[in-house]
Order: sequence, then structure tokens, then C-alpha cells
Amino acid sequence: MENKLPTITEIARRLNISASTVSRALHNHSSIGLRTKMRVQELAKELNYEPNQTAIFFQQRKTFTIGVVLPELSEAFFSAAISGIEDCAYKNKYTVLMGQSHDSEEKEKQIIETMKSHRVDGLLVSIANKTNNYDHFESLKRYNIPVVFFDRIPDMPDIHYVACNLISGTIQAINFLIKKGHRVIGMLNGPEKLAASKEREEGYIQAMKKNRLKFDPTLVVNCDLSTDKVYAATEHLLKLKRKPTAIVVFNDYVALDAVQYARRQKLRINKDICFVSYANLPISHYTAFPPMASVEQFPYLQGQKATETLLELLSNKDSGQEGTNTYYKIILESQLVIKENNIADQVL
Amino acid sequence: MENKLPTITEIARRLNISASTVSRALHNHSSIGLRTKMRVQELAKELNYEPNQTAIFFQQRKTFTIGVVLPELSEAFFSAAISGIEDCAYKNKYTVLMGQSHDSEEKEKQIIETMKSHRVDGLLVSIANKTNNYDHFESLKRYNIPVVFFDRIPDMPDIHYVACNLISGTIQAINFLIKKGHRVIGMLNGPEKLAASKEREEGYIQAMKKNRLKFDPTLVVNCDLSTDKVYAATEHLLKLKRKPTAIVVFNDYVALDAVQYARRQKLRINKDICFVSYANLPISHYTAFPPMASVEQFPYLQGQKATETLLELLSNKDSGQEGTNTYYKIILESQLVIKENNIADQVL
DNA sequence: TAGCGATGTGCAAACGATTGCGCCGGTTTG
DNA sequence: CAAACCGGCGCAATCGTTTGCACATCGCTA
Repeated sequence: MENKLPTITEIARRLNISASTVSRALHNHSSIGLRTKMRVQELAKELNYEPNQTAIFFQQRKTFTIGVVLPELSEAFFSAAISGIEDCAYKNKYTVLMGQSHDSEEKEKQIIETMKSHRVDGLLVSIANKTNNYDHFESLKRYNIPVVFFDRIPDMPDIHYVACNLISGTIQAINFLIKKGHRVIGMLNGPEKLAASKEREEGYIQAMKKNRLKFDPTLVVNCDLSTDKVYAATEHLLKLKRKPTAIVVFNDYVALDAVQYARRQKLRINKDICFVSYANLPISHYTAFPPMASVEQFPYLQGQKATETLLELLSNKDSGQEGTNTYYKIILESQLVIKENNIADQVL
Repeated sequence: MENKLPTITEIARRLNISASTVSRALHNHSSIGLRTKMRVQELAKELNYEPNQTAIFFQQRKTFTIGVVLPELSEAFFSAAISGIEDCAYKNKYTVLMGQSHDSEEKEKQIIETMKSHRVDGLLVSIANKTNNYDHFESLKRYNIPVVFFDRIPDMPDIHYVACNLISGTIQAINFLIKKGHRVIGMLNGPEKLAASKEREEGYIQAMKKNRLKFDPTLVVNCDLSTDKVYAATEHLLKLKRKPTAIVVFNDYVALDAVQYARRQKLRINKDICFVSYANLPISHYTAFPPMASVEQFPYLQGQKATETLLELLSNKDSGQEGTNTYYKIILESQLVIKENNIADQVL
């Protein structure tokens, strides 16, 4: 119980040498004689000595901790991403501090504040849906805490980020639909501000152009991703004069809602109306009417790359080359995954 | 850039007073004159002073950080639980260090090691599936780091834990099925070692007894929860001479596989065979053939309670009453949730 | 024999904040 | 008028570790 944890000073006292010698001995410093080294290391092992990290953190102005701020762990994308982050971090002796914004800007600010005060070495952030104001990120720069954004990237200059290029995946998706005979294709897109939304639209436009189809802007609707808004957006698309026969939806979750709405309207999924979406979640495998295809965004890989990038920034910082004004912009390519015949097919 | 962060000493220097006065002024200590207090607080605000937590952690031998070790964030149960943990922690100015064991004992050990070395104040743990050896937890006791287990509880004496009693929920489930007219009810249970499996079986037995039905042990099968094994177990149950008309399944994920298997056998779900399971996941709402009902285990609440418990242990520790040999064993009641008409119903 | 380079150690400062104790000057009290 | 008291503040130690520098000892060379 009252086993005070052994310290370097304690070891020094017992061996009648100085703390500095002990410290150096434990680090295998070359200037310490072999005999002393051995004696120190032996006693350290015997006493079960473990360095007091809090002291070291303090002294070195470094915590070997990275903060991760993301919207929602219950979304499969993020839980996969955090696995990538964690694996990479632990491999490099870093530790992961977690915070969910639940898509609230307020919460996001708080978390960032807390993490800043806990002196994390760096941050990995996927911003909240509704975040409009980026001051809390700007302030981090002044504190010299590097940030790498992933997946949900704010519209700011001079930032590091890792993202998945959705243009290619979107083009693949549209091509797929066109090949299936669709000509009027709707897009149920996310908030306009998100880079991810812009890319989807961009891909949509490019694909239409490449296929020599006219781009009809009324076929693209933006909405935040709440169920109600998704219903409304789906309704809007389905009531257009030029009614789409297929819809590309922001992601698999949203697609579930959109499908739900369509079914309430007595539409036959995959006959009257087809859906393609993003994320390629495993659950949609079990789902009643999964999208016909889904664009994989490689969350684990994104998490991993983002972490690697951050760690590199940190090691540059340590070696003193702070001011390098280069910004990492890492882009992975997305990829369309066409679903096998699903459960629903078997029903019919 | 080279804006060295302001420290208490810096403030003291500028004001020509001592650091101790500054510290006390910032803490509104009663022995500091109003004038000085104001001057200090003003300058602090002006310089954007923020206390260096690492220094405080070090000095106070406390990190205001709790470690969370759990098997798999991609499981909805755990991502919900961690939300409860996080919310509670942040409310109390604590911060959350995360680690996933991915159900590996080795990984679990490593994470605990890392967290110990990072000097977390306490731990919240849901153990890995395959963990047989609990030495790494025993060792924490010696370091005086309190642990509260949740959901997946190891079979050890003298531990704190929060869990959900599945007996009541199971009884409700069986009663529900019996009321629907089922008489031969199977149970597809998890690994025998898990307390959670034992409880399910116990509930099953009790419910049968209460309904004056004979308990037939052959109707209960255990298996680890891989898809293959689930298929096999389902097959086993469906091939019994006394073939069940309903099966109670370990959880919703497993139920998805069991359903899948049954459908491959051309059985009509909810007609030839009914399923009831545990977890009450939102996804099953969108699923082709969700279980008719599911036992809710309140993960968010479990996370919250576990965190509260841990925080209480920590505050007891601070106030010096270490040795109290009482162990918290908090049990929540589970509850059967009967699903509304689902998508599949609408199909038929 | 003086000087020199290794080699092995210790001293002390530094990181930033907290806190017990003591000091100083002024006011109250007996 | 001296004693006691108190508000307001500073000194210095402390937490555990790292690290630049100085120092001591020894053997070797010039």
C-alpha cells in the first residue's frame, strides 16, 4: 500500500551516487562506467522502477499524447478511423485522448479547449457538421499545436489534412448508373459548406459531362443530414418534373432514410428508384434495401495516414524546423463497391 | 510565434510581486488583497494566461485523466457506452484516454501498461473476450490505480463493476414469446465463460420454470460469436427433433447472422421461426428482418454509472480514505423492447 | 614533471505551480 | 502604551527528471 513508487532519487540514495548518474545510467549514456550502469539497472529492476512520466512530460514540454476530436463514434466511419489512429499512435508510443463533438460547434470548442489545456502534442480533427467558425482552430496555431484534419475538412487556408477524393468514386458511381440505363440521376448531397459535399457535386458534374449528358442543377439538393431533412430532400427530388430514376446519396446512413421515405411512397426500390451511396458500411449488408453500390472511403487508412502526418509534424517540431510553411494535403482515392445480390433480392 | 506562453512567474515579474501571490490571487485565495487580486487577474487575462496543466499534474500527482479500455469501438454497445463515459468525465473536468483491445489479451495488457505509465488516475475496463489471465489487473492494485469494470466483467473477487442484469430481460423475452404461443424456444448463447452468457441461460431457465414449461437443455447452445459458428449453431437448433419455433439470440449482430442462415434454409422469418435478441441496436430498424424484440442493456447509462463510480473512488482516494474495503457492484435492469412493425412487414 | 585527453561523476539549474511558514506594518485591545 | 492580532504578502521547499558544465582521477606523452 504505502509502497511509495521508487524514484530516481531513491535509487541514487541507496547507491550513494547522484541522481544525474542514475538518470544517465538508465538511458545508457556513454559517459557512465559499465559497473555503475549495471548496478543502477539492477536496482531499478529490483525496485520495479518506472519513470514518472508526468515529471518527464513537464520537463520536456511534451506529453506524447494526441487529441482526437470527431463528431460521432457510433458512426462506423469514425470508429474505423479511430482504430487506424490508435494503432498508429500506440506503435509510436503515443497515447490517444478522445472527444466527440456530437456535431455541435460548442462541444467541439470545449473539447479543443480541454485538450489544449491538457497540453496534447497535436490534434487530429474531423470537424462538426455545423461548425461555421474556425477561430478555435486558429488559436491553436498560436499555441504551436499542430492539427491534422481528416475526412471533414474545414474551408481554411494553410492547414494539413488527409482526405479521400470523392470525385473519382462519384464518377465511378455515375458511370455505373448510366451503364445500367439511368439518364436522370439525382444527388442528395450534404451541407454545402463541407468540402466533401463539393467534391460529390464536382464528381457528379464531371461524370455527366464525360457521358455527354446535360448537367441539371435542380437534380442536386443539399441538406443537413437529419432524418427530417433527408425525407424532405428525397421528397423534393421525387416530385421533380424531371424525376430521377436513381439517386446518389451522401452516405449509407442517409441512404437508409432516403430509402425509407421512398418506400413509404410505395416506390419499389431498385425498380422505380435506385440508390447509390458512400461509405460502404458492413451493416448495409443486412439491411432491407441496401444501396446498389457504395463508395468506399477507407476510414482506417485515413486515420492511419493522418496520424503518421501528425507524428511527422511533431518530429519536425522537435528538431526545431518549425517555420516550414508547407502544408500536407494527402488525398486517397475513393472506390465504388458494387454490392452483391442482397437479402432483399432474395425476398422478391 | 516565439510567444512563449505566459507563466505565473512571468506575471509575477511584470507586477513586481512574488509567484506565490500570483498563484493565490488566481485562486481567489482569501489572504490576498483585493487590489492585487484585480491587478493579477487583469494581467492574466490580458496575457491570455493559462495554467500549465502538466506542471500541475506533476505537482499534484494527479492527471485528471481516466483510461478506458474496451474491446471494439465499432460495436454499437461500446460506442454508446463511451459516450456516457465521455460526457460524465468531461462534466467533471476529466479527460478520456482510449484504447481498444480488439479482444486480444496481449493488446489489453499493453494498453494497460501504457496507461499506467501515463499515470491515469483510474481505469474503466470492459475485458477482452479471450482474456483468461488477470494479472495485469492485479498489478494495478499495487499501484493504487482504481479500476471499475463494466459490461464484460472478469471473474475475480474484490472488484468494482457496473453491469446490466440480463436475467430480468431474458424472462421478459421468454414471457413475450410464450404469450405469442411459442412453446419450444431455443437459445443461441455466447461463450460459456462470460457472465453475460450465464445470466441469459439463468433467465431462460427461470422463465420456463415460472411458466410451468420443462427446461430442455438441448435447446440451449453456446458458441463464440463468429459468423461461421453462428451458422453452425443455428443449424444445430433448427435440426433438432424438438425444433424450436423461436430462438433467443445472444445479440442483434448475432441475430443478423442467424436470420441470414434461416433465410437460406427458406424459412420464413416471423412465421416459421421467430427471433428475439439483445442490445436493441438502432440499425436493426433498417434491417431486412429484425428480431421481433430485443433486450435493451443501456450502454450509455452503464458507461455513465461506471464513470461516476470511478470518480467517487478517486475522490475518496484524495480524501485519504483509501483502505475502505467495500466494492461497488452496480446492477442495472435490462428491459425487453418490442419492435414496431418493421420494414419487412411492409414488404409482405 | 608538467601537461593533456580520457573517463566517470556530481552540482545545480530548470521546467511551472503550490503551499506552509514567517515577516512586516498597522489596528485593536487590555 | 505595550501586547496581541491580523491582513497582505514573500521565501523557499517541493514534485521527479534531464542536462550543461565543472571537477576529479588516472594514465600517458612530451
